[in-house]
Amino acid sequence: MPELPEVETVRRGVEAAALGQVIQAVRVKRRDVVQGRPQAMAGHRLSAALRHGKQLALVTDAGPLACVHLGMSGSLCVEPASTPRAKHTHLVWVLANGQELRFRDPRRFGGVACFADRQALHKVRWHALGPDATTITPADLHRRLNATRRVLKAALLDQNLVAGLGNIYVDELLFAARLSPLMPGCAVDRSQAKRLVARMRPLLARAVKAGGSSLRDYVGADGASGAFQNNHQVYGRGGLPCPRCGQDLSAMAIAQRTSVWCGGCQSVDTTQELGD
DNA sequence: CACCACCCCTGGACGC
DNA sequence: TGCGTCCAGGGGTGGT
Repeated sequence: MPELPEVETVRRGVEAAALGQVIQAVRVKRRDVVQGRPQAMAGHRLSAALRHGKQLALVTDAGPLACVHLGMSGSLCVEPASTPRAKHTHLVWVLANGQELRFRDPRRFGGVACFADRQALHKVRWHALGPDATTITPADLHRRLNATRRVLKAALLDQNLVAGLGNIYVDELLFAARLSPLMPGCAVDRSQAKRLVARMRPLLARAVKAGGSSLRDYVGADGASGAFQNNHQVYGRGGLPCPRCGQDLSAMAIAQRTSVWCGGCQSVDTTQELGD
């Protein structure tokens, strides 16, 4: 389940393995996961791999680019052209060095959208996204949360409010910041917003450093698994003891997502006295 | 306008 | 071992 750290891991992998390569050809295996004309990238050099939130843009020096959504089960791999293509490989960029950049997505929740240039990408696709979770400021997060009455969990999952967080990292973040997923966004005060940002940055940085969280089928561009799932404090641990206070962790669906938190140390009462 | 439920899809886990 | 069932969830859409 690629969230920001997983997408960043993939971005770095693509950058290391394919940046500077000329795209000889583009092969579309499944038309319905692709918007626009990826063939426009053929003949051009891959000049940048950009990320905003969970979205990845593969940009050529001539302008044409592909914006990749990994969705739930999507992956990008750079492999020798001689390696048999894995099942559910929907789009292939054939590189001049004998390698192929391959987009695979069994569940097809992801997809690839192609644009003529970065301006079109921003205008059509990235303009509505909130600030990236790695760079959002406490003041901006506070302002954005205060504009919604939705519960905090739902607000933080909204990519238009802040881009990059998914179910795993929202639960981990709320645990680290000792905030209840059920409190209204508009009830988050300035110091709590500051604490969210202060916890979010190192959380995401540590996850990127570990290569992301590998659950089920997520892998980086080099095919390697991440290791951050071993550092999850609450995600997937409903009913088990809280690593901080030992109380059984609560689990219930919030905003259609399984949510796990500690009712003991993630409440308004316990956060009052933290003061950071 | 804000928000929420539903739906898309496949593979892995689990029970029998 | 094999088969059926359930569950995971990002993000778009349509309904309230």
